Amino acid sequence: MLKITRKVEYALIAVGHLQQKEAGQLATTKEIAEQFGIPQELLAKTLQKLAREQIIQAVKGPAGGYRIRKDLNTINMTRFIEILEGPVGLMNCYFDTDCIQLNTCNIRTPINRINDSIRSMLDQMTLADITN
Amino acid sequence: MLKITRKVEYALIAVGHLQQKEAGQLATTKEIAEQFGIPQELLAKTLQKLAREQIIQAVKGPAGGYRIRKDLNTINMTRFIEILEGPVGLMNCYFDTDCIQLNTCNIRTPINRINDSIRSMLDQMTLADITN
DNA sequence: AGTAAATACGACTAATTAAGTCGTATTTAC
DNA sequence: GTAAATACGACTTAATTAGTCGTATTTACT
Repeated sequence: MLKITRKVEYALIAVGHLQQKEAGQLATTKEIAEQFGIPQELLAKTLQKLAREQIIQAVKGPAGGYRIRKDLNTINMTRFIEILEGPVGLMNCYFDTDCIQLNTCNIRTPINRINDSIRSMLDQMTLADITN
Repeated sequence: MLKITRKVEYALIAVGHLQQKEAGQLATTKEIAEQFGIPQELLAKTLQKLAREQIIQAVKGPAGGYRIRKDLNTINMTRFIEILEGPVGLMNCYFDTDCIQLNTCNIRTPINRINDSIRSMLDQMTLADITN
């Protein structure tokens, strides 16, 4: 419970690695996967998502790879996690409105308060904070 | 991701319900399960855990049930969640020390910082805050 | 032009975790 | 003695997460 998934974990490791590179230098999926011992295919799909969202830049072809695209200070953790995993919320009713128990549920409001606390914490935390 | 489980959800609902009762009054699993539309057996096991940890008090036999035992202000959410789900941590390496990637892992420290933030947030939140 | 090495991506399978059920025992008011 | 409650481990099912595979596309290099 309250765990982040491997996708996020791998993505953070990869971004941290990309950040170590000289400006403009590329790193390949293979390189990262081998260095950190993570499954290449899974990492690949993860990086593809980040590329689609313009967090990193993909270069195709041999001698291709990825590099950091945006200032990591501008990307907060809520955004980052939601790119990879979808909505961040303690319970689905934070997003869904079709819970059958809505009427009788006596804990919705307080749960939402916790949620907001966690989200705002993640909002204030940037990728740069994590990977530095 | 970052979800709490049904067990915790049901437990919160139940505690909230117990709190509504007049001091000393009992509520049965059946009553709570029916009122909130949750599976009785699952709720039962959940309440049993809370009873074992002295959060609530169980009374056996017909006309039995549960009542609140402790001042809800004295029970924080970290404790409550960990009674029901075990350790709260974003990643297992917060608790386990046998991760193969420990040496190469470049994100352990920052992840632990996030963890600590979440834990301390949950530490400062009591059951009374939630169920009131 | 051909090849090889990289990204892109959907479909599939496996593994893990969460959710729910069942059977049986124990306690106790009536 | 019976019925209604808690106690609890074992089991099954469902859902989610993790990982794999096949195939397409791009492009540097020869």
